[in-house]
Amino acid sequence: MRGVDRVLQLLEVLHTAREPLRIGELARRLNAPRSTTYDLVNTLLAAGILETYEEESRVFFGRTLHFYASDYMNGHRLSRLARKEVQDLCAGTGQTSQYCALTRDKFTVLHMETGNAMFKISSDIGIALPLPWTASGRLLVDHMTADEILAFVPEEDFILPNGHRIDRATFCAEVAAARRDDFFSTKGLVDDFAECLAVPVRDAAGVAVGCMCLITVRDRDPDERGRYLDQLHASGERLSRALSIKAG
Amino acid sequence: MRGVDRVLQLLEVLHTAREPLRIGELARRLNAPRSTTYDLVNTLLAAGILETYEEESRVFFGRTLHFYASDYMNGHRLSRLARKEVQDLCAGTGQTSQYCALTRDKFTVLHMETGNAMFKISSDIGIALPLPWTASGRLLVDHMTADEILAFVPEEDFILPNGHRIDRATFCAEVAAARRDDFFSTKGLVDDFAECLAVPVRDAAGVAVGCMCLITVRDRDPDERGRYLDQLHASGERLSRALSIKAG
DNA sequence: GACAATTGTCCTATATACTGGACATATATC
DNA sequence: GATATATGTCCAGTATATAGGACAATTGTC
Repeated sequence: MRGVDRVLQLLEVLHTAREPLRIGELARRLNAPRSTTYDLVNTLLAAGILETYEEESRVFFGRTLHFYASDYMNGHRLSRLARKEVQDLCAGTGQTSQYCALTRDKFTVLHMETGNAMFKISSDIGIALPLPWTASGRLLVDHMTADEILAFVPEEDFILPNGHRIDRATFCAEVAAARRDDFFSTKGLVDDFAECLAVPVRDAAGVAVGCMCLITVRDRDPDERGRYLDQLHASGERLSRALSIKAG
Repeated sequence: MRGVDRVLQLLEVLHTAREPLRIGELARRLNAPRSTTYDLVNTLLAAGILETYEEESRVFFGRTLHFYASDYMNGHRLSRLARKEVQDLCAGTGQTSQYCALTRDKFTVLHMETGNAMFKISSDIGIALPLPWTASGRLLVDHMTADEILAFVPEEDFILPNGHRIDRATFCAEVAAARRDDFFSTKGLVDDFAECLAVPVRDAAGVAVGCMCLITVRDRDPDERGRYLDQLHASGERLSRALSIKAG
């Protein structure tokens, strides 16, 4: 197999593991010969793409990736604006705020600012989650027909972490509601005591390229929830406008 | 040439360019065959390591790198602590604050928070600069002997952006002073009107693994400068202590 | 202290990834 | 509209990168 593909696999394995791995373990998870793995890892270490951790015995992502990601943020206008909106929304509400988007057929958090409230964070930046698990998941596919949605979302993704299965027709109806309201919220999906509020960021064609989310405690005082919602909508609309200006 | 090495070169070329490039231009700068370049770029695009920019005609860093860098920050304790110190120092002083370290034989900024003052930022995250251009550059080599320093710093790095050449003996004397004072400052090196204050972050062996820096206007009110310095030193010492605890 | 499992390095043969060129389109220049 | 330059795709031969195993050194376990 090609070295480049092996490297890309290797990085994905580390991302999924979310912690430093020993090289032997890496080779096992990659189904790659140990000699090849050593060769590639040493090349990546020399480039700073990987670094050794914990007494040199394990490897994980390195400083060079931090540099490249900084370039990405400088060059990618929407991502930069979204990060600022997430920071401002968190500062304005004190609640955990996120910007999310599709990665292939999954939901991923791109930016997150953690608020005062102490939730167990179930989603981390870049971790792929099934679309039906999240409020944003409804908005992110709301440009598709019901058939397209069911073809797009893998069968097994309709099963929640708790084992309960979401009905496919129900999901499609929720997507339609999300499109109608430019908004969707879920209670107790990520966390029993959390409500997740999501609004879309739409491109000039009206497709939701991302979502602004706010995570707060369930059954909060309606006035306060209303204020949060206003700020959230304003945030999403600013980003949608910025996106259209760029396109137009 | 090996695909993996080509990919690493390709990423470095984009990092140096600091803007999206056309594929043809990429191939030229890499001295790589166009067919190979197309192949690699398409592979990297599919993986999200690269993305297309500006009407699909150019490529630059992609979202996946942002994810991996987020993993790096989660896993790398010192980098995470340093980022927080930079944020706090900037918040506490209102001045541009940085955490810097060696990358091979060059100076690089790892974290930066821009203050109120409007300097033209000459250094960006991950951009390699000659050590003699910076205050931190003195501290980062202060565990070396004069001979080691002169062997370590490339000849041409002693020439400043304005063309003036720094005397090598003077530089070594400045390094010695930096070691003695646990501090170094430069005036007008990056910017005519800026003073750069730097303190070391030392590991258990006393080697400066990084520097906290504060960039401020020259000839500032001595009291204010003194307050900045106190905060800067406190920051550096907290990081040094955190590093020793980890090691010890 | 013997045993087992892992780490890191080195080697050779062969499958294959890379090169270099040709080609059709597209885009810019005069 | 003719010329020049760039883009994106495809192909076949060969240089070479990868697989796979052997080896010594290290580490952990009972």
